Amino acid sequence: MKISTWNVNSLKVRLPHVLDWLVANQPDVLCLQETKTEDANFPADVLGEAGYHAVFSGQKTYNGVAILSKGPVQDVVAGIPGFADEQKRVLAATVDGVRIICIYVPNGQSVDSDKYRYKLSWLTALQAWLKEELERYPKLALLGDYNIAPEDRDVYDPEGWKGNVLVSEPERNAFCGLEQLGLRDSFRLFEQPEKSYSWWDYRMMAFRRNMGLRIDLILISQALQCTSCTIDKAPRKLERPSDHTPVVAEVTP
DNA sequence: ATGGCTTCATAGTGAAGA
Repeated sequence: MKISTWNVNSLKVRLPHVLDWLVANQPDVLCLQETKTEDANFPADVLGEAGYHAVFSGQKTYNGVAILSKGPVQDVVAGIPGFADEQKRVLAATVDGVRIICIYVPNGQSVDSDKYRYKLSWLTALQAWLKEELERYPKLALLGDYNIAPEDRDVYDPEGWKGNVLVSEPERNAFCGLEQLGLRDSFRLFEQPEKSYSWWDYRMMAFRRNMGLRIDLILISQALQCTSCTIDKAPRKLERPSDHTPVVAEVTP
């Protein structure tokens, strides 16, 4: 079972890239973040023509998550239960016996901002919910834009970024909390090229200079076997790309 | 250099992203 995640930074703008990528890669599941699309405008028809069911939880301008699946999806849940939040950042569904959870973790803006405090409380609520979710669904994959680079090797300039949002200690501790639930960063289960990243700033020719961060991740529960995880840089080279690339993992349900 | 691009909501700029 091929599962994948991609922060598309506007599904409306990136729909041609997404359709091409689905045709070329044929994932069983693709989780999307930053769709920036209200549910009424979600392009379910054209994705259906491409062979994918879609469930989605979106809003105007910001955020928005979706799960595309070749097979039927069950038990769809939007948001973190019990955590009141206007922002559409979480969508869960069961596909072929695997619990798929699509997340768009808050960016946090800067470590002294209200948005950073929101990010940390959001992560606390996520972890508490996942603990229960793992009991209900031992085979679970948590895919999305984590807005956390787990380690210094996931950062092109660790010294320059030290203490910054996306790499700060409280954020990394929150990430470790997810690992303590038994979730594993699938990318690090395998030998990988050095300086592997999933996001590059649009400015400063950051992609060409490989000034990136690895913040788009697929975490896998221990009951789920994982045989590969790769970052696909190809869509980042296209005209008008998303600033994020897809990440793909192969799991056996 | 707190910018540099890109998107969205707007109708000239501003917010937000990471």
